[in-house]
Amino acid sequence: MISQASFRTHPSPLESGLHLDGKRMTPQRKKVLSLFEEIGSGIHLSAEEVHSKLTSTGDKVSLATIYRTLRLLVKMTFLNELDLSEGGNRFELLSHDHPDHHHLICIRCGRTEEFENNEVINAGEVAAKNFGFKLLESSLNVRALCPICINK
Amino acid sequence: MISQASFRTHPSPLESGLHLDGKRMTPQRKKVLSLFEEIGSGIHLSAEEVHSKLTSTGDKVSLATIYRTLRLLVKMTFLNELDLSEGGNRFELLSHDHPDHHHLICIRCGRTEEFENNEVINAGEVAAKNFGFKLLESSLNVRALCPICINK
DNA sequence: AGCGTATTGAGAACTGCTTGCAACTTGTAA
DNA sequence: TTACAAGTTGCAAGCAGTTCTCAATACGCT
Repeated sequence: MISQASFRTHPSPLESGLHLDGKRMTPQRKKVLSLFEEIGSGIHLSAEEVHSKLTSTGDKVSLATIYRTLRLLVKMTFLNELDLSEGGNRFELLSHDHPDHHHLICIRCGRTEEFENNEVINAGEVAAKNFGFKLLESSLNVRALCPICINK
Repeated sequence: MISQASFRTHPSPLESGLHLDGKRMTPQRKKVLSLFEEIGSGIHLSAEEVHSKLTSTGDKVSLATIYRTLRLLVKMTFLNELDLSEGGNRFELLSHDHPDHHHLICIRCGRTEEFENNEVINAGEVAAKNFGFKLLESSLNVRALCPICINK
């Protein structure tokens, strides 16, 4: 039998983060985070999409667990939650080297593009400071029509 | 009997806007818009809040009509729709002298403050142009903790 | 290995919002 | 004025996304 403990593997950031808090590493949690790591940062999935991507590869995870896990991963700052309205929130891998990024959304077909702009980030920081708020996250959502949808 | 037509009142912008499009002026529509005009621009209400404010003063309007009317008023650019997530969208009077404004929201107690920043607006315009999108609206939402909620 | 407790799965429940339809209004044209 | 077509309302049912309940299961500490 191969023992997990026979050679000490580095605990992943997810695992150690969980343990710090009395929480546990589970296959479900690992799978959800891996999925986001595989597709890379900058791509957003809805809870439903995460669920169907995982179950389509034979894994069995319940939708309720997906929701719970997504919430957890957001709180642990592994994921970023976007609310582009129109049918559910979306989640993406939070890459800590990029700062917040912003979204350009076609309200008709849902196509979204990302961009970054330091002045926007800065504006959020200044506003928070002026009102004595502690900034958590800022998101600029630009609602627009993409080239294809303009003529519909 | 006092006749409505005995002296010609100026049709309101709402009324003429409606008529341009074959739509009709109804007491419900008037009440919803008046409510927003009374409380002034910069204050956001959820559909539920609009409903309870109207019904609490004795008026009878169904929630479904509130939703339909809010959507209509947004399309007619009398109102602005904000999606600050966390339990429903909110609406506010759109004052056309202000351009888009941005929101600083306490995610714990819901307190929201507004601010304006032309660079943010500009960033949205530039991004839309770069991707060939037609800009409709941009909104910067800064999620934060207000001074009171920071220590909770 | 054993045990306390966190976590999962399944489905019911909830929330915010939309829709279908019959009854009712509005605006217009006679 | 009146009459009538078309827009609008209210109600209740429906829907999508998300959360909750609780019994069964699995982590991980000792």
